[in-house]
Amino acid sequence: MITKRVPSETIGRLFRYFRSLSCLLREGEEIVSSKTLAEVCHIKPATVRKDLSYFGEFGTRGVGYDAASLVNKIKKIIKLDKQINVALVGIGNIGRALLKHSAFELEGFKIVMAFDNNPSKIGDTVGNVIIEDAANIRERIESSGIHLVILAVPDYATSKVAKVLQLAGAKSILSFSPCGLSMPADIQVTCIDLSVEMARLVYNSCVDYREKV
Amino acid sequence: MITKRVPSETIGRLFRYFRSLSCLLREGEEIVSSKTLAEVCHIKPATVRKDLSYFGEFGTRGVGYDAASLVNKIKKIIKLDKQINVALVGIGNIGRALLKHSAFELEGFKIVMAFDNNPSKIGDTVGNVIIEDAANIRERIESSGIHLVILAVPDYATSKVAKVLQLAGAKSILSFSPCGLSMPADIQVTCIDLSVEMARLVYNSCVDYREKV
DNA sequence: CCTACATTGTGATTGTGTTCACATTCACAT
DNA sequence: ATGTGAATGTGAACACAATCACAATGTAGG
Repeated sequence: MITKRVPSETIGRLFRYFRSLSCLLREGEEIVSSKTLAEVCHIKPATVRKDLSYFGEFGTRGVGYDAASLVNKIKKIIKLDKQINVALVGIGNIGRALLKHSAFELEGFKIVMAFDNNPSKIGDTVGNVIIEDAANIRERIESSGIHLVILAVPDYATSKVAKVLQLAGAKSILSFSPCGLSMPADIQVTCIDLSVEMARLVYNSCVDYREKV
Repeated sequence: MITKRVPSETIGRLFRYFRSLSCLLREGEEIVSSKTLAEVCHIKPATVRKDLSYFGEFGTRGVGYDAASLVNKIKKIIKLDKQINVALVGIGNIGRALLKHSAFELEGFKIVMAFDNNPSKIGDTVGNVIIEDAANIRERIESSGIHLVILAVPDYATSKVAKVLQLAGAKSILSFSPCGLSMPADIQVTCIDLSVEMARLVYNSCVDYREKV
């Protein structure tokens, strides 16, 4: 087994396949072709097949894919066959929004801990979790089986919290602050930077009178 | 002037340069080199130079870039020299978080309208804007100079709202729902899909024992 | 069993973005 | 005015991702 490199984009799409397949299953589809799946996801059939081919041969030529078994295979591949335990740091507006966003749980992600350093918030229950004191982050995360930490604290606090998370042995961080975190290579960091996305949109909508050559 | 294609990633980085430069300026730096800027942004100097080179020659060889003038040039390029007017649809948890996130304004984005269809919310003031009836989206957006619409409504409602926005002539949409929107080519759409990002992080942190060849 | 047809799986190709490496240019000291 | 050092700007090379196009392989029907 040669484990050729898998494009990182492929993983993102795999999740979207997983989501679409679950939906198709619910609607009673038993067999799906790469064409169908591609249409639902707004991409090309060849991309679907290539993506899946990195992990094996899941289809039947001339027929398509068995939806139920494919969805399970994908689940395994992207490690969503087990619940993913998430810790949330920072119960501001965004943090609260995340805690109340029940859809995550349906997709395999469960926020099992939440932290804030504001005494007036500690002890409160939001969604289904009790807000704990941020001072305990390290010991709490070290012990429990947390797969992923979401960082939703003010910009100025991110790097300090990130340091603590690193010490606590966190493996992945999803942050909502502009990505100034310089983390060691063995820790995965993704930043959601809305300003960057907005700037891109604005630029494109101004310029996309593209190359009328 | 040949308008060579500019990589879309470049635009995103341009915004980060803008941000970092503003910061360096505040700290009193007057001249920055591609090296400095690259360090701050955690990328390579060559990338910085290449990115800038798509738009002209802004530096002085042997010296570097004049921070103040570069920041202005970038501002113009990414159209942030004027305020960007943003409309927000959906005042749930995320919408509220965005309205209260004052940092956007510092970066040139201003949420000037907000809509919801819940009568109990209409008329309320959140942040600095009054929540309007979603029924008026079309006429309100058609008339005013909105550059960008943020869609923060429940998944099931997105495509319906998107249709309305399209009719209203919106040019760009930033959505928080998994991206099932198929929009005509002349409208820019970006989706923030946290589940996809989380899935990617989890996958990478499991697999990144990469190719120890 | 053989033919017609549908759809997969994939090597080859194209396209796009990043990085290298070096010639060019400027500031400054002598 | 000339040489030295520093940093830019960029064509070329590389790396990675998307797409094509077709051989391989299945089903179904006579």
